[in-house]
Amino acid sequence: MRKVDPEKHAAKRRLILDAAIACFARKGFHGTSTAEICAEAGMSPGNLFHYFPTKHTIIAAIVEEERQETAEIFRKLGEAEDLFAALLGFMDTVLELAGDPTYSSLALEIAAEAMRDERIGTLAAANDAELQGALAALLRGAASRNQIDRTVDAAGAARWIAAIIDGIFSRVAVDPGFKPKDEGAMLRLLLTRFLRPQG
Amino acid sequence: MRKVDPEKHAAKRRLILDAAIACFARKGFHGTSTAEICAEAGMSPGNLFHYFPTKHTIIAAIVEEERQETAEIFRKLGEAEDLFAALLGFMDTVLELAGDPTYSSLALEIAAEAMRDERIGTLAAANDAELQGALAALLRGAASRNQIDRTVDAAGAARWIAAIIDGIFSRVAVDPGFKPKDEGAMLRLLLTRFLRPQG
DNA sequence: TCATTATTAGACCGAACACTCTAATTTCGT
DNA sequence: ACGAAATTAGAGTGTTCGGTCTAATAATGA
Repeated sequence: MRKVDPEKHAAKRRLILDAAIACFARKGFHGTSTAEICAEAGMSPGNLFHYFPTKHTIIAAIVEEERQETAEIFRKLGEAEDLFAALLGFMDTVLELAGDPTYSSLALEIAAEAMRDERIGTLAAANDAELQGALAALLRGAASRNQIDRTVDAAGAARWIAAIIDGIFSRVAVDPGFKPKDEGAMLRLLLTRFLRPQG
Repeated sequence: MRKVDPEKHAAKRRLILDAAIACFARKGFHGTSTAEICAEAGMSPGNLFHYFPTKHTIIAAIVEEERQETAEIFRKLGEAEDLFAALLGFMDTVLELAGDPTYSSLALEIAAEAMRDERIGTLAAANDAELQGALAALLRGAASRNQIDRTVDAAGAARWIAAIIDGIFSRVAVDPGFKPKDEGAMLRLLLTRFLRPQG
C-alpha cells in the first residue's frame, strides 16, 4: 500500500503556484494559458491537472495564500508598544511590497477578478475583512492608549486605510513616477494628520 | 460620389463602445469575446470590425474616452472661489462614480491591463498625469489663497489624492460593506486634516 | 520481489477565439 | 433613376484554449 507523501505533494503545489503567480502577474488570469503555466513550471498538463483540477482552483489557491501572508504580518505587529508606530511600520511594509511589480500586478488582478467572478469576490472580501479587522483592532488599541485621536471611528478609519493600501498598488500600475520607496514620508504625514490626537 | 457621414459614423462607434463597456465591466477585457460585443450591440462581426479593426482599438478608445470625461469634470471646477471646497466637491463626484459598479469595474480593469499591455499602460499613464496635474493646480491655487496648508508639496499631495481615488474604486470590488454614498463625511475629514492650514 | 498506487508525459479533444471574406443591400450625389 | 461608394450580414478561417485520456514509470509496503 503506497501513501501520498504530504511534503512532496505540498512542494509540487507550491512549485505550480509560484509558476502561476509569475505568469498571472505578467499576463493576467485570463491572459495566461494553462500551457504557459506548465512551461513555467516545467511540467506537462497531465501533471499540472493532477495537482489542481481546474485553472480556477489555482487562482483561488493564490488568493487564499495572500490571506495567510497578511495575517502573518499582523501577528508580528500586535505586540508592539506604540501601536500607531506599528501602523506606520505596517504601511512601510506595504510600500515595500508595492515595490515588487509582481505583487502589485497580482493585487490588482485579484481586485479586478473579484468584480467578475463571485467565487473570487467572496475570497477577496474575506481577505479584506480580515485586514480591516486587524487594522481596526490596532486603531482601537492605539486610541485607548491615547496614541491616536479617540473621536475617530476605528472601523471607519480602518476602511479608509484599506482604501489607501489598494490605492498604493494601483499607483504602481498607472503612475510611472510613483516610487514606493520615496513615498514613505508623505504617507506618514497623511496618516499622522488624519489620526493623531487633535490639539 | 458618396461620402461618409461623420455623424452617423460617430454614432455607430458610440453604440459599439457602449456595448463594449457593458461587456468589459461584466467580464473583463480578456473575458469577453468580440462575438459578445456584437450581440450586445446587435450587429454582425463584419459590421463591428468595419468600425474598429481590432479588439484592442476598442479598449484603447474606451481608455481615451475616460480621459476626456475627467478633463470635462475639471473644466467646471477651476472657476470656483473656494478651491479646497472645489476639491471636496470633486471627491464627491468620484464617490458618485464609484457608486456605479460599471464604472468601478472599468477603472480596475484598465489599471490591471495597464500592467500587462504597454500600449494601454501608456494611455493610462497619460490619463493619470492629466488628473494629477489638474489636482496639483487646484492645490496650488488653494495654497496661494491660504485655503490649505502652504507647506505641503502640491504635486506630492496630488499623487496621494490620486491614490485615494484609485483606492475608492478598489473598495467597491473588494469590500461589500463599502457604500460610496455613506463615506463622504469620513473622506472629507481625512482630506481636511491632511491639507488644512496647521494651527 | 511484487502488487499496488502515486506520479508523470504528451497526444489529443471539442469548443471558443479574434478576425476575414464574399456578397448583398443601403445610401446619396448626380 | 443610376452607379459608385458606404455599410451590413454571417458563414467561414486557422489558431489556441482549458481540460481529458491512455499509458508508461516511479515509489512504497508487504
